[in-house]
Amino acid sequence: MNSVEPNVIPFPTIRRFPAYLRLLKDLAGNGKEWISATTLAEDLKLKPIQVRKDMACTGVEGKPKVGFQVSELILAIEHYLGWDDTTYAALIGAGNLGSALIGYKGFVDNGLRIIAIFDKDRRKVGRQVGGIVISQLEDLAETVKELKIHIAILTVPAEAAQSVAEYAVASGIKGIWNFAPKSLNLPDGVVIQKTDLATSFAELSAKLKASE
Amino acid sequence: MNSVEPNVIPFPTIRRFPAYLRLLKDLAGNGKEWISATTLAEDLKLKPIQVRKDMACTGVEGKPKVGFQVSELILAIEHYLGWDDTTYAALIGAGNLGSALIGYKGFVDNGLRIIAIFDKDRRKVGRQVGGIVISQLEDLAETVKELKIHIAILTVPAEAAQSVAEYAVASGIKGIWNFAPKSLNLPDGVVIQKTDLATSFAELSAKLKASE
DNA sequence: TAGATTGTTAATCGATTAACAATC
DNA sequence: TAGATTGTTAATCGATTAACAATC
Repeated sequence: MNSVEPNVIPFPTIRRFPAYLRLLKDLAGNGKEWISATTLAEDLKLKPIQVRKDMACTGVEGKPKVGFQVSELILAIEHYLGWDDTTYAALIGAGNLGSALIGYKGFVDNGLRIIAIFDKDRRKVGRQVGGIVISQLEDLAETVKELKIHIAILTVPAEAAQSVAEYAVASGIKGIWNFAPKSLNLPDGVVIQKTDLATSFAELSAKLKASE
Repeated sequence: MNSVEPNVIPFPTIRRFPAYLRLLKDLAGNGKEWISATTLAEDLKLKPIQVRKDMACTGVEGKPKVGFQVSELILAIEHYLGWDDTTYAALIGAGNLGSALIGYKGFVDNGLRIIAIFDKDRRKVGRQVGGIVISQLEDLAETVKELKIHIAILTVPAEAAQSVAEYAVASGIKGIWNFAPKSLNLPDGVVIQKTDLATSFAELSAKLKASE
């Protein structure tokens, strides 16, 4: 790469990165050192040309007839996503979904560590979930500063989402992963990522309809 | 619409439908009868022109200067997604995430009802989650037929996902909502929808990186 | 009527896909 | 060498956005 460009990677490619990463780690675990775009494509049900384009975004160069070095790809993708560093997160909303996320083992692969839990409900404060004591929301700002927390994972009811998000931003949170089914309006510069079950189910519904 | 076309709606539009639907239901709850694309756009942080294009897909016609009838839009979107009918689902994998989904209240708005739970782990069989008794996986085919179950919600570990999915298909399942971090290879005609935490977090990671 | 808003047609943008030369 | 696979350049496709006439 000779260009001075900051190397912007298209979002569709970024969304495919985790699937590549998992497959590559599997391959590495099985002692495989090289992999071709053709094979990756087959396993992930993508077209080889698309995989080659995606791999080009990682900056890793392949060898004709051989493919790409597995370890090199893993490092490049992990580094691009920042998953080789730990991101500390606070979870807000210790309900069903929140507890499930606390218990989710997969986040270690993403360098994501939930190290604090908050809830508005005073009756929950003091209880533990997954070995972490639930704190009162009022302590958020202090904890964010103290533990160098960058992101908040929002698993509160829809009605509370906007106000809690504003409170989180005021407490120093830079990024919000919003699981509440509510679109958030926050100042520019705050990063928002929504994960919405209904959106995903809508896709499934449309596909089912189309397949009939 | 004079066309004979089956009216294919773009996926990006379908993914926006749930957010429209929620907002429209809020509006209806507040007694609002008409809404303009301009206002919808503002609330959802979209461009008015995009909202008008999306609304055109619903088949609902607006009135210049007035907007769209809220109730008409709600019915059209719900009907398109099939959310005005109940879809019966089986959940496979009664772990943390599975239990959270069982407890999730929002699915009623999507016409989704989880009416059976299965797990491979014999020790879990017989226990209850959210008032539903966990059955052994071997009973899946029978239950699918008996309760007219259309989709399976897969919340099993990655290693088990492919084999369990194959088993579900053999048991008569037509659509799979896959929460396991594993790409599934299934026969054509089976509808697959994945919801992957890592994919969503990768987006967040990239946005955070870009915002620095 | 004047003006806000819709709906349509065309332009733009970005991602996917195709074609093919380069290479080990 | 022959052939599989990469990487680049161009073509295609689909969604977003712009421009503007139609309308209540």
